Amino acid sequence: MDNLTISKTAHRAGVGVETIRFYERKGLIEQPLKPRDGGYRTYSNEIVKQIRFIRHAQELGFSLREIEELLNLRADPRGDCADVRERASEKLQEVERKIAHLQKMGSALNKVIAACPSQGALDGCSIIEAMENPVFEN
Amino acid sequence: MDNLTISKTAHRAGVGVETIRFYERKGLIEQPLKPRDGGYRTYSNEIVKQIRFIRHAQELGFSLREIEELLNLRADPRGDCADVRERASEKLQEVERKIAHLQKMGSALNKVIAACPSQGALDGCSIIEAMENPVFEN
DNA sequence: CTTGACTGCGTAGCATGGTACGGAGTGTAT
DNA sequence: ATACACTCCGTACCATGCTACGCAGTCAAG
Repeated sequence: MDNLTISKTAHRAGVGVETIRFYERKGLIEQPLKPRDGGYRTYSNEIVKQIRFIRHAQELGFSLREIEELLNLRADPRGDCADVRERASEKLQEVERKIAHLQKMGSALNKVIAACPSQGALDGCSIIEAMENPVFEN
Repeated sequence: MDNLTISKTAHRAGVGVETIRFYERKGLIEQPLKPRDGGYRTYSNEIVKQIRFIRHAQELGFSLREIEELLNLRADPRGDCADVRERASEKLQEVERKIAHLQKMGSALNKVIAACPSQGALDGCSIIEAMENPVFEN
């Protein structure tokens, strides 16, 4: 269970081999040493867990750079829960800002679609017209 | 009003010079011919409008690739308004999918934040724990 | 007529998150 | 023992939207 090749590790973690190498290059996971007697590197189940951590954090909206910091916190015995919580709160705010932005886009789109005659030549197309003028009234 | 240098054009359109060159390279706007008697290219006010169109369409969520298609429709005398409307509707759906996705992330974040003791060592941190396990229950 | 600002052009770099490739070495099954 | 699969490693490439750089040519003001 603990002497995995990279492809078995990848399979267990649900990613591709190249993704693991990419995370190693990025410093998100540590590359196991090569055995001194030659041969292939062996991966532990800890690495599998760490890769899963990365993917779950991504699903929460964290970037790889941010995840690297989370991993450092996680690995730090003096790490404090409040630190992690703060990052999660900031991320939540960021997510909410993105939602608000998309909602603005959505309602602007709705508006131009509603005003569209839906057929005919373009010279009277309200959507084209709208894009010729500022989209958000300021 | 119609013999603009590239920097005046950029200023009027509210973008940088390099952005204009970038749009030219991408084929979003046509690069004016160089005068046969040498000197600088001159830009028309039409180009300024076109650049504004690009920026407004971006604000509606369209990518440059999609904007290129919109510009082609707009320039096509046989272009039909219904085409444009369809693209806007698709974009609206895409925006809505993104919102839904972000909302999922937001509520997952909310959940882990709420469960967090907010202080103390990490070994009991519910946020870290959450990321060690699948984020969205399937 | 010189100085300084701007243009033109090709090319390279940034951030993000991977994916792909080529060639040499290694491991394993038959 | 030989074929085939896999590893290792560096490097290059994908999309997206710009931004920057260097060097030569050009233009306008003083």
